[in-house]
Amino acid sequence: MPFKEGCTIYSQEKRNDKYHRILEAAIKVFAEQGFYQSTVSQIAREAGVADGTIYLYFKNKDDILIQFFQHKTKQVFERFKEAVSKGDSALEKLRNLIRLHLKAFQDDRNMAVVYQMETHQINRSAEEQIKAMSKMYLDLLSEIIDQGQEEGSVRKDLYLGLVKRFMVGAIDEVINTWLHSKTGYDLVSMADPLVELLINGVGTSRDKQ
Amino acid sequence: MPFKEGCTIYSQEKRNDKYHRILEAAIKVFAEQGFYQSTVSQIAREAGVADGTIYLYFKNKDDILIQFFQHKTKQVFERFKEAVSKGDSALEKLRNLIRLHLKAFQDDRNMAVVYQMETHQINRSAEEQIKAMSKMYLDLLSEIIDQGQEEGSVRKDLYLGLVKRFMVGAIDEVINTWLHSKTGYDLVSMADPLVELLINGVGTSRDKQ
Amino acid sequence: MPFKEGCTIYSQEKRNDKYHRILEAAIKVFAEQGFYQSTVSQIAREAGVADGTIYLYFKNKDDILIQFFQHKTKQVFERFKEAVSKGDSALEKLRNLIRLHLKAFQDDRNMAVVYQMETHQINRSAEEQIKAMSKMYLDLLSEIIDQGQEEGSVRKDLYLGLVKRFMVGAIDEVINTWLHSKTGYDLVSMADPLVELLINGVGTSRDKQ
Amino acid sequence: MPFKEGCTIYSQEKRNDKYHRILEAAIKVFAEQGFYQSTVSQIAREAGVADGTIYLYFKNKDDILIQFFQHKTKQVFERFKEAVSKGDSALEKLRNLIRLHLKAFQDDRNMAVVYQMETHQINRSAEEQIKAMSKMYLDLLSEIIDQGQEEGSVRKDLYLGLVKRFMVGAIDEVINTWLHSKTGYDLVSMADPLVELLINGVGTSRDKQ
DNA sequence: GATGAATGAGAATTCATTCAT
DNA sequence: AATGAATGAATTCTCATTCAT
Repeated sequence: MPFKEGCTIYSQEKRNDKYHRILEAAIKVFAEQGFYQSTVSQIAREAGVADGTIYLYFKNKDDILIQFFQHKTKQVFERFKEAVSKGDSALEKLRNLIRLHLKAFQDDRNMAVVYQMETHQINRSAEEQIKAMSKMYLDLLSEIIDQGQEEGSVRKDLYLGLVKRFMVGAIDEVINTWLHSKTGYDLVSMADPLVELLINGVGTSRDKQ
Repeated sequence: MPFKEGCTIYSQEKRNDKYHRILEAAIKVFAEQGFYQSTVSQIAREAGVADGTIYLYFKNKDDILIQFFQHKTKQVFERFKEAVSKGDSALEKLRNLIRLHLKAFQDDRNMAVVYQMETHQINRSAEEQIKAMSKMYLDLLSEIIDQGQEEGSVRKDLYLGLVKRFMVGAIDEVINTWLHSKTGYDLVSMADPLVELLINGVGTSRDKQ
Repeated sequence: MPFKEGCTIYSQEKRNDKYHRILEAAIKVFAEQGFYQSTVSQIAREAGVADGTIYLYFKNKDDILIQFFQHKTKQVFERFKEAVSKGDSALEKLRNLIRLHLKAFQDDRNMAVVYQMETHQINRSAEEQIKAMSKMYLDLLSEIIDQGQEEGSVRKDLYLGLVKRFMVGAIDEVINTWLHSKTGYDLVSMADPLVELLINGVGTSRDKQ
Repeated sequence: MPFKEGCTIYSQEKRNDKYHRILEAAIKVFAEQGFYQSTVSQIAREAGVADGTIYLYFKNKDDILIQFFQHKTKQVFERFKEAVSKGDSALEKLRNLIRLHLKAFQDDRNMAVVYQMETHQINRSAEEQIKAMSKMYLDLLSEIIDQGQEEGSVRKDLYLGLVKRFMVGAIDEVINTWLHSKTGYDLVSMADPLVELLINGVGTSRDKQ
């Protein structure tokens, strides 16, 4: 439609603005109550819009979750990619990844809660998007492990599928514990000790069993 | 109610029977659809009882989940305790624990699904019970790590809270991946490689960073 | 389930009862407000049941209309069939049909209204059922005309499809006018003059144009 | 508004144009989906205007239907009047009327659908307008019958109210059948046989019963 | 005049829970 | 104890209408 450019940008921005306001509100409400216990009305109230407005920006309630993974989470994961690329050694890359991961999740607790909750559901409406995110993360780990093996800093006798899960799980649980704890300790400070554990394990001897 | 030792009289047994039938049916339905998407009617149909009958054995829908953690899961975890006690060294104990954990969850997939789903929720109705289970598991790990440190097989420079999460998370994620995979590979075969990773980490050198 | 027979019959009857109560209530409400302007709540209130109860007997709002044509209307049309079979000559059959038709619709005004309204809609949810009713009626007319032609009381130079429509339309409109009139004149008294018109037309001469 | 004769100034024409575009679009959408299943947005999209624009030309959704009968249908009926006046004998007048009626409805199927649907509703928002149309049509028939009776071509022993309904109904149903048929046969070709039926009836003998 | 984003009342439908039998 | 019909609160979503731009 024949709008002046400045106008278009303006209305685009406004539109964008409301989209994000609703998305953030939804994430907050989901984080507080869980997806199924949250109502569209609560999200609308939190976002300061009418119930019907939600449906101008999202197809339905499920779609909000889908957009969360498709846009918001994706953005964060893109930053993970970047952080990894900035490391030189595999170790550095891993450390960058985990530091940023913990930092990003600490900085946006609502996102963290929703991410952790939904990725552990079955029958997920955002299945596809979650699978994509998961793959992206696992690919980052693959890259790091590969490089580590080339460098000689990572063992070659590893079952890669398992190793990646082992890492993902450890990181996830550290976040999960932080989310469920009352005391708001510093999550990021867990990054280096965690990396160290992933690299060296808990044992004293290198003898393979 | 279902664990009274002397409950051998007829009506008790029958009662017991129906209680378990409903509980198992519920777990199956929850595993297939998730807690909030499951209806009491579906559970009743699966259990072969009337809707109203459910309320003779459970206070409400939430209570079914609570009982799941309070009775069913607890039973399984008691077996974990036993398995740990049967090991001599810390390593053996850890291996026993993880082997049994993976085996128990592989043998009862529905239980596994519900357990994994619900422990990652917030606003959980079974919060208290889950916390108790979690504590029980972490205590087992504490015991193992303590012994390992005494034996000298486990490093002493560890932040215990983190180490336990690191272990729990790794185990959980291995299970989670199995649950989400289409191919029904053997979960138990992951036990030993996983233990090895937990002990030795992925790195080649023992030099602490 | 093991009920005594008397019991089953009783509960069946009660069930049946409520089904019919809701159906009649719905027809009344539809007749007063039209299908789309009627709400399920209004129907429930009229039937003296809770909103949710409707859904124990009908799949959804559309289904009420479908059942109306599938059961209620069908019953009436079966009586038409009977009335026709009781006539000897074609003329008598036609007269029986139209008399009963007008009588049945006069006796159940709500049914008449809903029938007339819905059969003239497009995109009808009860399309299939309406088609079936329509066919049943047209078949009755076919039978009558056939017999009349054999008897020699009905002209042989007729386009049957048109003739049937001509009859149906005339009958329908007589009913329609009665429905829209304020004065509650006797609809049945229109039957014989209408039959006479259908047979003889409005013209004075038999000369074909 | 759309019928001011001198409305040739630019803005008037443009206005006129948009009014008709919306009206035609609405009729199309109503014909496809029925009045209550059509949304204002659909009409706007079909007309190529914004939702809000509709309300510059019509008071509300109901008003579109009212205008349809008040303007569009009326125009067509005026042409019926004209056609009738061009006939000499009653028979010719009737034939002219029915020929044009079928032709006009065949030429504008959407109009035909909406007309047939809405005239058979109760609780019609366009009640008043439909009544006026109906009266206009019945008056035409009255005129024809009167003349026919004077000429001697129409029987004098007729209940006029009934005769008119009989005619209207027959015509309506012929149109209705055409509308619901898949095969697009020629509706106009039904005109003469229909007139013949109305005049002579289906019977072989003139003996009054 | 024209737009279309925003509104919010209102509708259909679901489902945990109760309770008369 | 067992049943399952009935309830009605609660939820999602739609859409006619308005109004600031």
